[in-house]
Amino acid sequence: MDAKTKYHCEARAKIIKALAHSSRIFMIEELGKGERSVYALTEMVGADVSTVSKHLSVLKNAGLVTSDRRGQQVFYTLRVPCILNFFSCVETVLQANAMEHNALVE
Amino acid sequence: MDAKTKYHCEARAKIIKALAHSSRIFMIEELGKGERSVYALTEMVGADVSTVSKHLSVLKNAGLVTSDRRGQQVFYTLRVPCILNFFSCVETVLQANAMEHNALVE
DNA sequence: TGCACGCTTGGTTGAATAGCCAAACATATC
DNA sequence: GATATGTTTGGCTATTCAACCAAGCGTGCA
Repeated sequence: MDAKTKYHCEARAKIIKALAHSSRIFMIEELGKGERSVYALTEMVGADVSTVSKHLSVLKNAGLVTSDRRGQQVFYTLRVPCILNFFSCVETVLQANAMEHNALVE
Repeated sequence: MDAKTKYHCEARAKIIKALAHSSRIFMIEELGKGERSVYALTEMVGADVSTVSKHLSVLKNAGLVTSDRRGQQVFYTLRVPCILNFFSCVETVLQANAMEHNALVE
């Protein structure tokens, strides 16, 4: 693995790390439906506002969402919809795992 | 977020976490070209064999690769090729980030 | 049987991450 | 200006994760 490849893999890892949390996955999917305020997401996720805010900043730093302040509220938007396609691939993995598990049990 | 949704997001997070490391990303891509032995991957990654072996077990536990022992060697194979499509989406994000960065610098 | 090779597992250490609370900040309204 | 609402940031603790070394296991061969 040469230096260029390594750098490239690290750049990709940063983005994937930003996705690697259940709350953030939920938020990404929710934002896929349209923009949401921090307050709205906090209600849905059911964690402390500060926690949700930090999750959002992780997503923002990775370039996955953008934010837009309007009045007192800050609205977040999904910037890269193709992420949603990826989730369907993850779904494939989950189903394959479930099938294998059943096969082993039988 | 109800219990079912939460469980589902956690299941997806487990899989995405397994992808969230530069060495594992590299290995996934390499395995996309065909099966590889642990030794071959170790050479390419340039880390300790034990480290690479542990990375591979993470991928295997997530259901992303399968292993097959033939003689002294263990060959790993990518089980879910759609993962590779996802990397192209990540590429999109990286390019978008780079463009934005350039725009800010200019 | 003993040894070499390829791989995995256990153990330890240091770094990164997630969660909450408290405090600060931004905006709107009175 | 004072206060309320919405959001972010700092600080702390507990947990998770990655890397290496050392030891163990599985297979093939002398």
